Amino acid sequence: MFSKACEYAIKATIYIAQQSHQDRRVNVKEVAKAVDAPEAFTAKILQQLCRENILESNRGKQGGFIFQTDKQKKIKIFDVVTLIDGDGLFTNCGLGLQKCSSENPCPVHDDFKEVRNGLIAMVQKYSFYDLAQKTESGLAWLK
Amino acid sequence: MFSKACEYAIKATIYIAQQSHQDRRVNVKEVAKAVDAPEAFTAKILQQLCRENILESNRGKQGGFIFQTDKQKKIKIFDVVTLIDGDGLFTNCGLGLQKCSSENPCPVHDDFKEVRNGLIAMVQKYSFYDLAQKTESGLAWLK
DNA sequence: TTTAATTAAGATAAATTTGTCCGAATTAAA
DNA sequence: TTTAATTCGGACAAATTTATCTTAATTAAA
Repeated sequence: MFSKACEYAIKATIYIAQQSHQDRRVNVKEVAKAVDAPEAFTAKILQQLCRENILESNRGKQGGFIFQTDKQKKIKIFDVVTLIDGDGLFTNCGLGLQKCSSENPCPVHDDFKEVRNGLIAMVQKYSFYDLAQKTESGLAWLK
Repeated sequence: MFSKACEYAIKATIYIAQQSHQDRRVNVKEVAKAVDAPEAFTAKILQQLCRENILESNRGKQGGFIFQTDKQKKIKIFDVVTLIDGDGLFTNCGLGLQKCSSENPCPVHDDFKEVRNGLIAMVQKYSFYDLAQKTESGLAWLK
């Protein structure tokens, strides 16, 4: 469904959101451990999330990553998926037809659309603030 | 969602089902053209579908692939996806947690489960016989 | 019997995704 | 001011997926 990079991105973003609630900057090593992801690869992904202004980073001693609370409330899984994997999952034909539409539908067009709408609803349902709270309060886990 | 190989497999299988309704064996070249897939890659995929007893093949002049009608009625997209991509899409955690469950849920556990159930329902809804008929009657297209 | 058309199987290649390594830049603290 | 901890950026490497090529086996038709 999502790429590995995207899975790591979502979990890492939730973890950083959570730590930011306590004003803790966290470094790559800690994030990677917390979400059970390879460290160097995680570093690359966090870089990307910073470049796209989702997270903020600080170099040097006591540096690390933070996720501003006001941004946490606006940003959803949808945004991270789109950023890392592109929007293909939300827009492409389920069978890969180049020009699939109601005029030229693939054999599962309508049913697939329904599934996809469910998926889109899911990734737009929760903000990272919500997800971090859920995790903080022990209702969900990142590994 | 599905791998390229899986998309090609589904479309090819529908096409062959359709032609089998008229007792026509079809060769790789024709199948690949009909579903807009690379020929040699399609050949590999059809081989796999034969090995797993979904399709039947005959070598030599006038050879090609067929999909027995009684099998068409039993086999669904689900079976082809499972065969080509494995069952990860239907069973793995959406965020990649190794041991995601209601006791140790990821932050989107319940919502993801719902989406996934919709997906499973979709791939189990139609048999290849149904899909071929839909395509034959001009209600759907393979490219 | 020969030939042409076909699939089977294995090797190879290209592209993409996943993952690592290293040196440079930055920054807080000692 | 020096040092240690950190991110950044680029190059590299490994694994997987996508795709091709080549040779052998098979088979119907000429």
